[in-house]
Amino acid sequence: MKSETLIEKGYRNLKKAIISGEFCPGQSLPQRRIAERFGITTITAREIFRKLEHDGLIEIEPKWGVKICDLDIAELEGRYIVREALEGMAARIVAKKINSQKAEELIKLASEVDKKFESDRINQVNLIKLHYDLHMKIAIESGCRKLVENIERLNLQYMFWHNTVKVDNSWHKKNRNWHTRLVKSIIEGDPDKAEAMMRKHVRVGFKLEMSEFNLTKTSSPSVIDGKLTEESR
Amino acid sequence: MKSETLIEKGYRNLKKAIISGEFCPGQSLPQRRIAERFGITTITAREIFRKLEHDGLIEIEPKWGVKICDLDIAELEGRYIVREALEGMAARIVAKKINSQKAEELIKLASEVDKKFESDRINQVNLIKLHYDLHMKIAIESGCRKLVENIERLNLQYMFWHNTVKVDNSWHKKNRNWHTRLVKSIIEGDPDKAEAMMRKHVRVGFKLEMSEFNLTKTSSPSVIDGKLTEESR
DNA sequence: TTAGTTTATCTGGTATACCAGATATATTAT
DNA sequence: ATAATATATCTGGTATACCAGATAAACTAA
Repeated sequence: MKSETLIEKGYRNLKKAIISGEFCPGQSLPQRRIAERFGITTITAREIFRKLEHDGLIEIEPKWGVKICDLDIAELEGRYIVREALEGMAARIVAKKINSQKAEELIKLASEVDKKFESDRINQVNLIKLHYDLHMKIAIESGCRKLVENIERLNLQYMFWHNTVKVDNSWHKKNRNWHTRLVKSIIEGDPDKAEAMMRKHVRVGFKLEMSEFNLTKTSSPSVIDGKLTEESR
Repeated sequence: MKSETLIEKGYRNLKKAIISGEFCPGQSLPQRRIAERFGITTITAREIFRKLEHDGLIEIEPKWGVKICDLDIAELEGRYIVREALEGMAARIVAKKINSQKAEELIKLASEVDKKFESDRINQVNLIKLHYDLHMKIAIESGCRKLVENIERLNLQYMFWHNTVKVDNSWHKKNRNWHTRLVKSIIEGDPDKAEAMMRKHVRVGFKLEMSEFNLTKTSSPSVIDGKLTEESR
């Protein structure tokens, strides 16, 4: 049981705060302010920033500072393209090595997700977490650590984006049992089909999110340019 | 013309040193020693380490220190799987938007690579650089920044690995005009075929490297466990 | 009043110093 | 000689302090 370093602890906390949507996209994160808030010093904050940059949640510009990622359409699409490639590959690998027990676990999780999407329009947090769990379980079953790491990053970025920009997921209702169908195609054991299905899943998700995005983005801009001028708390 | 920060400069230099094979896989990089060598302080060295960790060239273990990545077969295969997925996706996108001018540039570069592989068995550095340029040009033509970033990282990791573990590329002779054929399949404009070809290119490359790896790895182990005990310079 | 200039106050970047833990070395007791 | 203990010396982690540049505020001169 080794003690956690200040960097790791602060990283956990700030990461959670960012993903949960506490900061606006584009918002500036002065190192002294962050240090003060978490009871650490600037040097510790700087190392935390480096880790969050790796996660694709903030951007560090030398001689300028740190700001929460503010994704334009092109950037967001780029991340979805990477996600499509990697999650597709994960689905392919899982399809090749699936067994009946894992298949059952996946089906169970997928049906939970689909059920939540139909019933629960209030508690978005639980739903998003469950959806994240499903995608991560598929990734993990691939057995490829690098795939898991990358896919986790991309899904956390999605959660962050979802918590800062969008709020509505009603378009899911048009795709009943979407995730169950996805998982079924994986556990059938045909790698090509599994990969194609996962790719489609990611791609269609992006397009639907986009149409949603265009609506909410214009009605309530949450972007702040330049440095923060007033207190954030 | 803005001045470069010490972190950026040191990052460039240390990155180049690592990729060029100056350090052994598994070798420890004490922050004070690195700081002394580059004429910086430990705090600057630590930030450089964070960036190199992001590049997949070193590993930072809290409370322990930094060491050059020492990839076992499973880890190496994982990176190749990611590379296969991403470069395959890049080839797909390029195939969809290729024009005659870009096609000509790609063919020219590919033929240079193939020619080098046949003729030049002395100057490996130039060859590897040219091979890197080809893969990067394909990635860049995809127009997707995230793909470019990830593919660049993976190819630099490959160069690092190549410069530290392997030395011989003679197996390329068995695949005459390999890269030219790859590029041709891309510029034909069939996305499915382009992606399949690029995937095969990466996958076969990995397997051939592996058989080579097994030979050289056993005959000359270059791994150092634990901390560095004697001077490195 | 307004334009120009100085001054105060932010920001990130970085050197110094010190702490705590781990490891190796020396020393002492048996 | 060997085992146990103490000590010196590594290591990474982190707080403090200060510098330089950029920006904003205030003041002065027209």
